[in-house]
Amino acid sequence: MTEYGPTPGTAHIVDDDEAIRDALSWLFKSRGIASSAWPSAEAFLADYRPQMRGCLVLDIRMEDMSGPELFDRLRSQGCRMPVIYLTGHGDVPLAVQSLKNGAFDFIEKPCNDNLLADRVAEALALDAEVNQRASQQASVAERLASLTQREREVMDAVLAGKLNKVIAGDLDIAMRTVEVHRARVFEKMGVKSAVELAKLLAGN
Amino acid sequence: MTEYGPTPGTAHIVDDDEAIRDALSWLFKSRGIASSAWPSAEAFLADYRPQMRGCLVLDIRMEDMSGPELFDRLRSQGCRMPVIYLTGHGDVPLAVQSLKNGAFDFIEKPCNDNLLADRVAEALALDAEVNQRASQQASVAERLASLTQREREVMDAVLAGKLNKVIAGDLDIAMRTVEVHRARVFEKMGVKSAVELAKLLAGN
DNA sequence: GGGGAAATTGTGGTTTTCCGCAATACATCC
DNA sequence: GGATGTATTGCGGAAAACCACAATTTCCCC
Repeated sequence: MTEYGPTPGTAHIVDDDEAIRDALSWLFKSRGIASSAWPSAEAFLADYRPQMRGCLVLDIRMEDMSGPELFDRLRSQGCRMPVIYLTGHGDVPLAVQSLKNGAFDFIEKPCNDNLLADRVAEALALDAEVNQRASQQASVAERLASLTQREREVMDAVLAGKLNKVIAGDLDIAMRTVEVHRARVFEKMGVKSAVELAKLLAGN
Repeated sequence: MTEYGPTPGTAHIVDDDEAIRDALSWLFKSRGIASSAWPSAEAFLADYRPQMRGCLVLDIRMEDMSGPELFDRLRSQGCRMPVIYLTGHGDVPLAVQSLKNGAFDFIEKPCNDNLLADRVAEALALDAEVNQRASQQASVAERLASLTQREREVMDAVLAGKLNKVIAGDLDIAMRTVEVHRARVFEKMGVKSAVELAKLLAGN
């Protein structure tokens, strides 16, 4: 029943209690949610790949590396998957701290099966959304990185609403040169106008 | 020591225990934080005004109306002030639910004075920021509301990057008319170009 | 030395944007 | 009826943006 790999939309279960892992796998499967399971934080970390998509269902207390420690390690590796803590030993400060650290939810065991499955489904949807947005932003960043310094200077001036002749004066170059850079910026950024460019960079 | 009114940056203490209110007032005062205190949720609600600025330091358990109930009431009245719950009777589900409902923090009594004062200071800073942003957005919304229907249609097309002659064709009007509406939109929105307009509406 | 990229510039022409000035038509309000 | 606001349109002229075609210079790499 264990699935492995960069499978989109997978609930990754990390718990040292095998009975819990099995029960959760079964629950998720009954809800049409793909899942994979790991017996320890170290095991998950060893297999972690940045392309993994989905969410984490994390126990708090585990031998050696704890849930929050794994969370911190993953975050420092750039992992943005939503994390749901599932624990039988929570207290208020720990719950509050976990949520303020960015956990998606903090649920005490035993818990309502439907509630948990619902929250996992929501976490998966959030991951899909975050991933899509990150993908777009990476594409924009890549195009921005392809600009030469001069092109970038002209782009900034264009985005500040300046006329070509003003930009030319500011940069001490010919207006024709401004036009050339401007056209190159639009081409590289894949837009047709300054408005489109402004909107693209606003993350719209 | 109680201060009252739409004073920017005030910590509003709501607790039915007078000793707590006094202690908190004293603590905040020693940290240069203005505060005001109310003995009940109802008392605060009766005095609430939308112009109030600052944050709330809320007890959870109070006679009649509870902290979370006050929270819900304030939110439904559009109040965006950050809320810090201060409680001696918290449990994990309550803490988690409160934070997921948008509370700024959830702190158990007794607590560290410095930590609480720090969090209140942070909450006040957040409120100032949120308030400033809301103010700007209200100004933009007001200007948007001043546009006639035709002006709005032309604005949407301009923001879509269309040429005046294309807009004219789409709306079945003369190009000169498009120019007139376009100029009116820029004037009402206080911008000089389509780029500025795009940026203004992106919330930049 | 040759090739490629980046920066720069000019010429001439086209398209698009901008706007003063003027006018008409319609609806609403006092 | 008069005033006001909105929508519309035309004319003529100016400014700004856009670009094909062409060219030169500099720097870096093989």
